[in-house]
Amino acid sequence: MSDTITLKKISQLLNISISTASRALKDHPDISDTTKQKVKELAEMLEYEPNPFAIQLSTSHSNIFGLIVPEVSNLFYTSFIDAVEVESRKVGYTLIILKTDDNPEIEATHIKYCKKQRVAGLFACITPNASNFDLFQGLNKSNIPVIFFDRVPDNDNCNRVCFADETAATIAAEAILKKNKKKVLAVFAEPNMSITQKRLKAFQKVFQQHKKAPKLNIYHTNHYENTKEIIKQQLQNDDRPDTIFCMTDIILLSAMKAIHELNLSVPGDIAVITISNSNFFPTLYTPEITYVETSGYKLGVLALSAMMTCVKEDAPYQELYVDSYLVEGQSL
Amino acid sequence: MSDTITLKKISQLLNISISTASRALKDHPDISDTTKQKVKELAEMLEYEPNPFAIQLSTSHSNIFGLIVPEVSNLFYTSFIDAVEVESRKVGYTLIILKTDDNPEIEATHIKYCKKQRVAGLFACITPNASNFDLFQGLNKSNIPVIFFDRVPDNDNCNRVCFADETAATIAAEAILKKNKKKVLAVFAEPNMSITQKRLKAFQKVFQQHKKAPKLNIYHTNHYENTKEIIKQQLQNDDRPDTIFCMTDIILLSAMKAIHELNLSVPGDIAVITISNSNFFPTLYTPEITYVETSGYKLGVLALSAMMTCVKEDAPYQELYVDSYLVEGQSL
DNA sequence: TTGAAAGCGCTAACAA
DNA sequence: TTGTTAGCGCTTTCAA
Repeated sequence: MSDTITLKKISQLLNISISTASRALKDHPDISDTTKQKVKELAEMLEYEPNPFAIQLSTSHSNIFGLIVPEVSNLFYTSFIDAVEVESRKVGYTLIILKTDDNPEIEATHIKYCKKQRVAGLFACITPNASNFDLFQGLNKSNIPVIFFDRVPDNDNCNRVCFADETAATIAAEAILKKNKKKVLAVFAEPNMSITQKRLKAFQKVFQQHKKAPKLNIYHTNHYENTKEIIKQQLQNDDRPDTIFCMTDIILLSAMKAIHELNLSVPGDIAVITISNSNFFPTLYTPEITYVETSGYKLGVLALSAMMTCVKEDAPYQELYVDSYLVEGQSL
Repeated sequence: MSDTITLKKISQLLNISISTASRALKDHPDISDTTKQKVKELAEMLEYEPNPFAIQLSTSHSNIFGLIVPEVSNLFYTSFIDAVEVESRKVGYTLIILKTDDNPEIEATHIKYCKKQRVAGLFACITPNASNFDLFQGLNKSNIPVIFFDRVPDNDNCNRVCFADETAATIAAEAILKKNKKKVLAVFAEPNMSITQKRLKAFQKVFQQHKKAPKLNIYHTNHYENTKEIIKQQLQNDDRPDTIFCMTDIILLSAMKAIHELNLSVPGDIAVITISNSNFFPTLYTPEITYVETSGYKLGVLALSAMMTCVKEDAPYQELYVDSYLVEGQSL
């Protein structure tokens, strides 16, 4: 392309060397002010844009972050992506987004891909049956920092940002206790995920420490349809629960569908509380659902700041938490 | 990095020249099968990964597409992104996703950024008050093809993929007519958007051409809360509609909220039909909502295929459409 | 304060 | 069938 402006062209026009031009453009102290001025002016005029590939090749340092995520059609992940994207651009990085569909094989492909692309860093939410921790660790060896978010490995030697899951579950449990309920149905996600375990444990603990705690029924679920049916069944018992706790938005959707199909009223027949990643789903219903918010956006901001410390210096492994808080609807 | 495997290293180990190694790896016909084998085996063993920056620098051809989108926390755009991402990877490209928040200034920044990054092509959904068409055209001059999607310029000299909006509205209207309804409330989005105008026109046309068409009330809306209130008011009339048509998912959500708050049953008290970008929202309710699907995913697939023809050859400007179809729930 | 030159890892025209 | 060479656009060390 004869129409691309390069350092070479600029230096020829100005009758100086390429390296001088290069230095001038980045305010190198060695260069005289007059030269700097000349170069900068011409560059401006010609709309010079440094070729990022050349920079990356010679510095062997890219300005691309990888982001591995289970899905992109999910408000939680999109708000996380949103945050990371915005914050990354602020510091001059761009994002490549890879989606796993929770398939460990696809995840493995993505990890390799990021390595191949020499990304400057990687954000990852691992698949539930993650067999790829070694691959992730391999990146660390290539000097590619990895920040795990949301679903993180159960392992100490890695960077993790997640919700204070104990807190979210604790807040929800305490909110329920305050209302003097008799029988609670608590629906959690897959039992083998660490997030589930933490939330479950914290939730149970609150109930155990309370003297007159309501009766507690716990269910685990992993499939949308299945969830609705389980809940429906529970709600049809003679001895049916008066309160339902949902660990996630998706579970909430199933629960509400079950409730509607049985024509139960909220909170009269059944009270509802959920942990949610945004106000979107809880406010979809009438009355609006009481929820503990765990914001994907905040998590994203935190993840990026963790990444930047990794990129800048040789930091020890970090474990960071985002707090959550109760938002009251009229469903409890 | 002494631990990065390069062509140079491979060739040294094998005592051949770099170019021979390079050719062997890409099955160049000039190279003997024995050499090819040797090189490939060693490359495999060493887990050689070609450096993409070097390739891009020497071929001056990147494998990155840019994607400019109003927001990422929106199921329509995410399913579009989803499709483009998956399809792109299949053909060896990656995506950089840029979000405008419908702000023309941010859009301008993004366009420049894509140019600077030398993307191989750009997908763009323009901001409503787009003043940046010239900037987009500038990319064409740099040999960067642009595919506009969803919200596209009113201009002939550009590539466009969008929905056959007339069709979607027509299908919905015809579905309503079939059911012999008496009074229809049709809720459309902002009247100044071209998509609204097209859908409205098509919708009305069907009603006008039908002899015994139901009475038709049309409303425009642009704010969530506002929408719910308008609908609620309509549904409380003595002469209340027996059918409600929603132009978008967001309108559907408001409508359903209104219906629930008034304790009306679907379709007994009020029948519901919507145009929707995915099955997500229509299936959230019981009974499931009948909808005309305009799939973001399909649009993405189409956009990528349009892009690939642009990338491969000097194609004339294309204008492509995705069809829509009726998905029957039990709400009509 | 500036320039020359080597090198990042790869491609491709040309030579052998 | 293979090797040599120049070059992509930039950074950076060393020398002037």
